[in-house]
Amino acid sequence: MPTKPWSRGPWTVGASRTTELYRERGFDQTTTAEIAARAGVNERTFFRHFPDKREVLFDGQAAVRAALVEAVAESPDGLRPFEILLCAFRKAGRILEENRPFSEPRLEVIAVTPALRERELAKAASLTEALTQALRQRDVDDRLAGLAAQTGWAVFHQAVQAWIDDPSHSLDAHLSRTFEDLRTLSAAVPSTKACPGS
Amino acid sequence: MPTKPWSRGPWTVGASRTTELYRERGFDQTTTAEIAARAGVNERTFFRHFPDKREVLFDGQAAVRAALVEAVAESPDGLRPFEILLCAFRKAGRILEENRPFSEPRLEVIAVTPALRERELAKAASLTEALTQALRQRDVDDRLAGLAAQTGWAVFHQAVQAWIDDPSHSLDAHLSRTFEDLRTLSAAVPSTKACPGS
DNA sequence: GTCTATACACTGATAGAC
DNA sequence: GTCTATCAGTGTATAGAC
Repeated sequence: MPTKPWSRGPWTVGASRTTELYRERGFDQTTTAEIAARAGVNERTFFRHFPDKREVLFDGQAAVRAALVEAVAESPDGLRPFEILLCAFRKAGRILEENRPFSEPRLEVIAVTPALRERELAKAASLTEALTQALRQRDVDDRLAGLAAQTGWAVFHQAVQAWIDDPSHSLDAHLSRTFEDLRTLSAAVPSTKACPGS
Repeated sequence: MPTKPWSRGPWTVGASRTTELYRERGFDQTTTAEIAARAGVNERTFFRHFPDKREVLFDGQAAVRAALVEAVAESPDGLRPFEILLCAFRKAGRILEENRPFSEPRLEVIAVTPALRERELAKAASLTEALTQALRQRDVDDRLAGLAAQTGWAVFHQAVQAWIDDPSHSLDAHLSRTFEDLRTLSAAVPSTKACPGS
């Protein structure tokens, strides 16, 4: 519980109050003046802590990112790329589960606001790049690292969605099943012969 | 060659002139006043045709999107998800190859401009959603459709990157190899046992 | 399609409080 | 030296009347 409302970190007073505002009036209808007013600081001060209106909601992502990269870096030797990633995703999933009460309203606002969805996608892209680098340092082949990070992230994303829709199973269970789905999909290497008009 | 400089479409005069501007001064340093001036229209007129500065560069995407969705819709019965997608990607790839001289400067600006990369990611996300729907209508299982679209898109993206870096092989060849890579990656379903600290 | 406002996100400079 | 407030400004995007 930080004393200064805008000190950085996942769940600061300022950040959660801003989330409230976005949910009340909608992101587009919320002015930076209102944000600053509700947090009790000057408008200019707001921009000293965040580069723009959107970034407030993504402050907490740093923890997830750090957990993922660290997990990859510390994974045991000899594991295959998807095995490394599964461990990392399970670790990150634990953070999500612990902070569900805070995460849910946040995800709700993002889901209905195009500008925030754009930012979320950008964060994800940056994260998969970091994962790619981390995998390379675990001696994963250069060419495979990027593909593994991107498709692995797609699996994670899909699993989280499924977990939100159906919390009766654990996130871990959803993760395992989604990886299994991917194996099924790619088991049959697509043949090019049947394409029409080629 | 449209008569009206701002009529919509992939490679209009206005759009390519705007691309020039972004490359000369950089996206952030280019004002909407300059864009309008170079195209010989009023600033207000610019915003009548495009919702914002970024959208100019993504006007041509509609063609690729349409080609992809159409290819999925018209794919022969009995194909598996990744087979359907490979055919669609090959078709879309042909558009890329044909318009390479126009596409390259465009991709260059996007690559170095965070704001434009965000928009590109948003477009991609919308496209994979469309692919998901199209796959569902080809009787692909609901759960698998989203995963196939997202991971398939990752393969496509990866293959296009490889093709830009190494044009000595065809895009089709890169596509096949990348799908093969994915099969290798997911052949070993990740086991959870070896994760440290769980 | 144009012109004239206008709201609001965001920036730079400067100076004061702790 | 670090954090903050105030002021004045730029540029994107929108709305209304023509």
